[in-house]
Amino acid sequence: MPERLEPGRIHVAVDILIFTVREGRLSLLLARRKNPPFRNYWALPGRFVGLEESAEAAVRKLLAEMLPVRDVYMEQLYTFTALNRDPRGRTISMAYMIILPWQKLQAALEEEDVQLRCFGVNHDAGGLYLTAEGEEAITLTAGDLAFDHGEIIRTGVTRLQGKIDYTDVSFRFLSDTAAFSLSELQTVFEAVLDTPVDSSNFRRSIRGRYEQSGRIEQTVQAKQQGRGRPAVLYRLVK
Amino acid sequence: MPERLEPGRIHVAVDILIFTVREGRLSLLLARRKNPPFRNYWALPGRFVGLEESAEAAVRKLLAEMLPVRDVYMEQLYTFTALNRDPRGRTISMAYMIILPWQKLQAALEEEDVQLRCFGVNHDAGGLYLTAEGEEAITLTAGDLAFDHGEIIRTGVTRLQGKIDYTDVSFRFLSDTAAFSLSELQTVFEAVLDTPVDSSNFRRSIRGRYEQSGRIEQTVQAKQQGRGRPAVLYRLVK
DNA sequence: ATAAATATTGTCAAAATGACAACAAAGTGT
DNA sequence: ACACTTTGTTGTCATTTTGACAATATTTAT
Repeated sequence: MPERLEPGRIHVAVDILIFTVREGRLSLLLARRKNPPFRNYWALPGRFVGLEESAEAAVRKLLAEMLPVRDVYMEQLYTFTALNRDPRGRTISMAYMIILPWQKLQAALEEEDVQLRCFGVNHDAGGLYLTAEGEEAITLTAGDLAFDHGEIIRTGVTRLQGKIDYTDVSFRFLSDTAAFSLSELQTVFEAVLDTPVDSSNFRRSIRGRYEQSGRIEQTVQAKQQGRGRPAVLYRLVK
Repeated sequence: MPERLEPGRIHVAVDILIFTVREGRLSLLLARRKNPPFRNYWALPGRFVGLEESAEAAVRKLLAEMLPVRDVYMEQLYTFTALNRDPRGRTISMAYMIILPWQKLQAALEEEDVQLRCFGVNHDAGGLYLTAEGEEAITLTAGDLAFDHGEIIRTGVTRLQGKIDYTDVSFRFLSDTAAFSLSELQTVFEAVLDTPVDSSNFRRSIRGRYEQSGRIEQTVQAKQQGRGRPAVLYRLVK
């Protein structure tokens, strides 16, 4: 990747937000940049879009190069086109959101270099910031990240929160959609919204919305290892 | 605009959906293409993005060249990147939605060539189609429109319907946000959703959502020309 | 004056929501 | 064994929201 891009034309890139829920916290995968500009900064994984591929295909390739995963949820987030967002030259970036169960992501990460890390998304009065063990906290408004990736992440987190309770994205965080408990699903909601949820009301609303219509149903097995009472397992239909 | 674009690079364009509500029907501005490809087809107004302008700036320029309007609502819809969407070469299109009160749009159109027309958005079992007086109906799925503009329009209408009742976009259709009646606002909702709305429940919800919080308030004047009882006028605050 | 048109308010049962209490089934520790 | 903790699950109940519709108000048209 050259330090200076071909002048006189607009370059088109994709950047991806890989979301997961890890230990009850919404988290995001960042890559440490090996090359200038922003060398050694944390950044969203990205890639230029080839002449013979759609943006979705570019995202799939980028993903395939990074992690051995398949069948992932993918959604176009927003296209960022500010003039000076890339010091190398004129570049626009199409941001895509990807959701992976932590189990899958973790397994995939172990086979890789340590240039990738999963950061927890934290909320406080000042806004969002990202943390990981042994790393300094990353502010999203203060140029801690490469390019305009702080803005992209803020946009993504807001979108995710906005749509979690009227779409099916929450299920994409589950490691096994054929056997999950409502508590696990509740953990996803609590992590994404960063707020506690009343179990009773939560299961009422989920069952009303999904069980009635047959989108989820109880499985025969109901066992589970752990401390407390075993949970009834559900599966996502179709 | 050349028939063949410079090869070896991706071209970036913006296409705009100018929505309005006209005579109680959601409507959309289309332009008849003067040049190939798709010569004489109806299409969304579009423009290539210059090297020194953001996508928003390109949209504003396109709009300024077409219509003498200012201070319009603008929202990025989606970026379309399919490989063969433009026969001239590799082009991606960033679609933007724009909302204009019919009064403004109509005034602006009268000063223009007849290459621009406002089409009504109609819903039936087969999906969406567009109509205008003296024009054949335009299907959105059957290649009646240039490029992939049918798909873009479907995406836009769906998005607009999806967000009308939890955002403020409905107000953007009003010709005068300093003096409008709740009936006028209701007409906007009915047009966008293409379904009748109960007046009583409608005003209860609008007033609960906006009057309580001070976003709208009654104006002193309450007169109105017309047949029936004059409506109380509201104004959007700030 | 009457009718038609439009705007506005009121009512009321049904449904959804939020805040809790209570109960159930497992493991842990003494 | 027993009490205790942890996790899952169901129940309750007052409040709020919603949907359907009736009733009233104020204007123009005939």
